[in-house]
Amino acid sequence: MRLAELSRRSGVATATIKYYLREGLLPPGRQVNTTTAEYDEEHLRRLRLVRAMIQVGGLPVATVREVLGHVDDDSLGRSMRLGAALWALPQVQEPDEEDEYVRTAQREVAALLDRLGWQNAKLLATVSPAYRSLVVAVAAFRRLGYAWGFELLASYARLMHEVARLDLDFVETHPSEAEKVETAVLGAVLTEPMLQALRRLAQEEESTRRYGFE
Amino acid sequence: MRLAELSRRSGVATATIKYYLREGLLPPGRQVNTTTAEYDEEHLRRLRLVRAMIQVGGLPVATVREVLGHVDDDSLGRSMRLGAALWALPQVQEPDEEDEYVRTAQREVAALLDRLGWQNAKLLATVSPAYRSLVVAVAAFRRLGYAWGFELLASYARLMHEVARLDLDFVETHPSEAEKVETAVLGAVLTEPMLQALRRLAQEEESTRRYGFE
DNA sequence: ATGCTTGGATAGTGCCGTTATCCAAGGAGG
DNA sequence: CCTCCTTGGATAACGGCACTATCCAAGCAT
Repeated sequence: MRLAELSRRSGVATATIKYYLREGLLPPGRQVNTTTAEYDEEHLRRLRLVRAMIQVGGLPVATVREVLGHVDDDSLGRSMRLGAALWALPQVQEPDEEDEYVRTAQREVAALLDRLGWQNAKLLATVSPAYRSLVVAVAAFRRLGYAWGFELLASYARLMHEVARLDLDFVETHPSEAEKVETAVLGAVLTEPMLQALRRLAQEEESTRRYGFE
Repeated sequence: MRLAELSRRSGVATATIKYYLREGLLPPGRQVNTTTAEYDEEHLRRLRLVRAMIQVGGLPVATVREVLGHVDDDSLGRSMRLGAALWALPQVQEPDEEDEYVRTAQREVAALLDRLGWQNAKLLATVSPAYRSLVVAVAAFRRLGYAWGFELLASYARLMHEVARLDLDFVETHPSEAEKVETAVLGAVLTEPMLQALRRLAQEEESTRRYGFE
């Protein structure tokens, strides 16, 4: 399959595919001669994956490259590869340690992990981007003067733990080792907008149940 | 309070504040004379809200303007105002009705709403952006060849319904009517990254519980 | 009066994802 | 063999977005 066909079957413009090749999101095709390169089904699959991450998941190109780099890294074992790929995701803004709201949020999150008994997460706290994201989000809330109780945060966390269990159960149903990492990453990226949509729908449903349509 | 002070107290550069004023994210100050405008605490609060939506929530400026327009729209009742504001959020890409995956996803989502008994959501389906987002996300998954079972989707939906109940409970604890709309919108925007972070943390916790650190 | 500050208008910057333009080298048809 | 079309690769251009810097005239303080 040549570039033109890859473009036709994927619905992505040739110029864009060339761009992805340049950016290293797509491995180069098998060079037949100076002016011809041959692509296969694996390229098509990878291209669709890239598009999904960018369009549906909204990830920037640089992040996609990084994530795929981890997914393809054969020097790591599966669980490390998965962890590395997931950690590349979040596009974190570093929390400002000077900010008093940030420091308060850090204490609050630490207390939360204790309460929930998430011992492993606590060990990972200093390095995990998810931990930092959480701190930033909590701090933003506090900065705006919203003081929801600790219990609310814990309730959200418990629900998301349920979600995470579903996530991992699903990954386990996938037989191939190679696919598992990809599945997990894709799951993390694509299910986020899905969960968000489900939440909004549920809000609409619950809101009309409580207050009607007026 | 003048522009310079507003900038100092919010940590936002004056040039940026001017930009927000121009874009209509911030109401103009009280014009004292040709070269002086006076801002108050309400401006500061609004500015912080805008910043949180943009920085933490990651919303584009145009969306923020639209959302705030609905929040401020006195011609609507509370619940309509809230609904309008929430519907302005999602930055939806329209699903392509021609695409077979999209049509399959539509049937699947409809079946899901039936199964869950979300009758109200079903009525809103044709107009709700959340519904369309969900269809797009499900279609993207199917297009990549992932065929998770219907039950998994339903489980996620039930969990997000729990989340939505927490969301609305929290809004109800807020006394002021005026604040309720703002709280709900802010909640929708700011808790999204928070939930996302909680989910990733939970994944890390659950993953190390199941597979250890290797 | 004079020098500094203010708000407003306008233009410029940097980044990012994408797309258009060129070009030389093949390959296909006569 | 010659011509014409297509190919892939390099490079430049584009459009959108969130800011940011520059000017400017009008006030205020000293």
